[in-house]
Amino acid sequence: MLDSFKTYFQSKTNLTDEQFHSISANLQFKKVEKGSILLHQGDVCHHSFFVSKGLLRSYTIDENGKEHIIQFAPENWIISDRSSSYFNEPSELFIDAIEETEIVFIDKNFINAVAEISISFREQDNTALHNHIRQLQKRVNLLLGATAEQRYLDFITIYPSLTLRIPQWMIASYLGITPETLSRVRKELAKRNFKPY
Amino acid sequence: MLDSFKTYFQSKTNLTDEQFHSISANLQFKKVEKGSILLHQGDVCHHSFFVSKGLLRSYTIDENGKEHIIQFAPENWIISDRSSSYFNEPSELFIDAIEETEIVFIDKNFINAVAEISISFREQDNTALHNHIRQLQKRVNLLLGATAEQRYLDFITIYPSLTLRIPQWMIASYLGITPETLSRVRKELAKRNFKPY
DNA sequence: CAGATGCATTGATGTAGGATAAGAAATGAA
DNA sequence: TTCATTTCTTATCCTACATCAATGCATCTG
Repeated sequence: MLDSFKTYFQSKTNLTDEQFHSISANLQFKKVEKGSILLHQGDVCHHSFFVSKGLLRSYTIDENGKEHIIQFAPENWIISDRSSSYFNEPSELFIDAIEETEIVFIDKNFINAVAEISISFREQDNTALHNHIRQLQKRVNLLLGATAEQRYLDFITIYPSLTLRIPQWMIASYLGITPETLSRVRKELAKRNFKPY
Repeated sequence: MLDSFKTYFQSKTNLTDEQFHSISANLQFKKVEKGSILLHQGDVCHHSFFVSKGLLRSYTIDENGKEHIIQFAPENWIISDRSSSYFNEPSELFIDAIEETEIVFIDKNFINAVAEISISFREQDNTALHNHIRQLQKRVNLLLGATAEQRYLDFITIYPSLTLRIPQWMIASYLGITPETLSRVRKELAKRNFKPY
């Protein structure tokens, strides 16, 4: 469980094995079952979650009780509510497990400790923030203009592996359409003999 | 022109007047007329634009020739394509002037020089990134679920002053609806005796 | 001043996608 | 295996919003 995290992490920093081991000494791990909720809307987010195996998602629930999926996090991804943890404010988001998943809990102490000793970590973190912005901006752009079909096509080209793992109703929720509409879009694509793989 | 920038800037850093003056020595200023384009889609973004007077906007143009407005920047705002300038990639965005506006051109040399000498600047920049993410995430959420009316109401509560300055068709473009629909939404609100101010 | 030009409104009509309901298929538990 | 639950599909109807087109106003401009 720690292994994949270590690999991931060392690729982003220039820490020696010794440094890594001393810092990671009090990291927490957990295997959670499908459906477990890791962050509740309204709570302040105190951790980032590194997925070493499995699949997490973040989502909101609006006034009408509808879910809107913000992000998926499969293996080797980190998911969190950066706004909440950075500003110490209650989160808008839920984070839960779509599959049984193995998680490394990364808290601020860990982050600060690493930032302290590794310049390249700080740079990587900055890069990650910029990537996040880029990805969100692209999504805003899609939501402003694209049809259901265009959004779905975009999704399966960006996340081909996820397309098979995630239930369709969740993909629909991510795209901002109903499961029924997604089903129709897929049918239409099949009719036009579209081959995703 | 430099004054408002200096005020803005010193509020975010702890630079002395001397430091500021030496660093800002080769900053560029420009007054541009309404409609001037500061960044073209496809070009790499080399500056951030500080608005000391007037109003800028960033937007994309999709395959069908439709504009989608990403952001507005009135007085004392900075606008830019951070992704493009950070990753040195061609920008998706146009940036142009909605009104005649006075701009301070902030280039990387300036940023680097300040980051070099001011910790609080680096912190502020990091905070700005997090704010940007928060704002984008909120917008994604609105676009995923809210009706035209809800989006408009959200807009006028967040940007009451802009509501009066920006032509309605631009607000519509920001909200992802047509000008006609916005006009009907406004009519409907008026009928229900809604008072924005 | 007359005629452009740009923006907002209004009306008529079209359509993508939502709501609802029901059945089929897949998954999973006993 | 069987029964139950969840997911996916299909069909019908409906609504929010788009599209198209006409008109009304301001503001420019020669």
